[in-house]
Amino acid sequence: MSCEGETVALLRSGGHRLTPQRQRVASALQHAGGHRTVEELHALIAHEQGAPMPLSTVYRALTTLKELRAVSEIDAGGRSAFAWVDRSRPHHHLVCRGCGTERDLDPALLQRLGDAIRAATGFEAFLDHFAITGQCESCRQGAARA
Amino acid sequence: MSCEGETVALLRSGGHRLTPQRQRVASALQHAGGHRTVEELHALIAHEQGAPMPLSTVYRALTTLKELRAVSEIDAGGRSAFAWVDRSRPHHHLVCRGCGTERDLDPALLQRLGDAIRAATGFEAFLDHFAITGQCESCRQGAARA
DNA sequence: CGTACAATTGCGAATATTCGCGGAGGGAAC
DNA sequence: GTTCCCTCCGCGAATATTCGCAATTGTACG
Ligand SMILES: [Mn+2]
Ligand SMILES: [Mn+2]
Ligand SMILES: [Zn+2]
Ligand SMILES: [Zn+2]
Repeated sequence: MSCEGETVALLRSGGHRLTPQRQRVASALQHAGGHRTVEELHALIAHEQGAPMPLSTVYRALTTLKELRAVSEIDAGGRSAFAWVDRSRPHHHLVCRGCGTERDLDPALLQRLGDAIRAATGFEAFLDHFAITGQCESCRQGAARA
Repeated sequence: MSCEGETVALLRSGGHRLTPQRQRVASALQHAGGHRTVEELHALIAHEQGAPMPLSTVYRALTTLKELRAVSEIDAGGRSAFAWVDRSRPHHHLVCRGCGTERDLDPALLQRLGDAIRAATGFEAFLDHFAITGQCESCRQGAARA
């Protein structure tokens, strides 16, 4: 994956320094894909060759990358996880509180929300990657019967 | 405020036990209003007369009340806070990542999103109380100039 | 290329949150 | 009202996350 350039440009544009720690965290998350916990990223980085990195540095790198919208933090049910943000391809999750099943949500629906918010208030909502909790259809029917 | 009845009914309906700890946490949050941290609720409860309550019990009571949708957890910028949920009067926040200012969002916009999700997927999204981050109009203009 | 300075890291400690376990007590059944 | 069972609580320990500070190191400048 040729993603180093993207990370470099993002950090520079935000006025942040380009450090190997930030690059390694960004690279680990980009290459691992999906939703990753801090622990997972830390382990992935430890398995590489190179200096070990303390957990606190992973946390700090993720905080910086979140500020730049390069990374999103999501709370899908259990604990929080991080994902690399592809702004050109937003995606979102519907998580059922009853059975825990998860399905994706058409990003156009959230884009419409963002457009409505901007039209009504001038505020630009960052809707890159969301997890919306609720009740799936089958759990709802089960609850209605009871 | 006459809110004990509501809490009692909610706990009973969820098949949970009605304990004084849960009632005290619920009452503290209802009477304090707004967004409250665990620490704040713990302090409010400690200032009452009655047995002191360990912090872990406050956490557990809040977890239970969240499952029942009596309480919502929100992450408005800094750390997480809890609020009592009034399902008949949902409200949401727009938080600017640039300047930190916060304004309310017309709940009708999120209700439309919920309707669209239900129509498209059958999933009922719980959209009682959200904090959406982004960039306010003035910060956006400042960033565009730079 | 060498210097200067502020941003960032590593480390350990502080804080925040969750867990495991034995005992207490809510509530259903007589 | 009494009994019994299973959920829940109090406690302390484990885990997760943040913070303070001295040492390091990107980066702008000459
Ligand atoms: Mn995702
Ligand atoms: Mn609110
Ligand atoms: Zn379900
Ligand atoms: Zn702003």
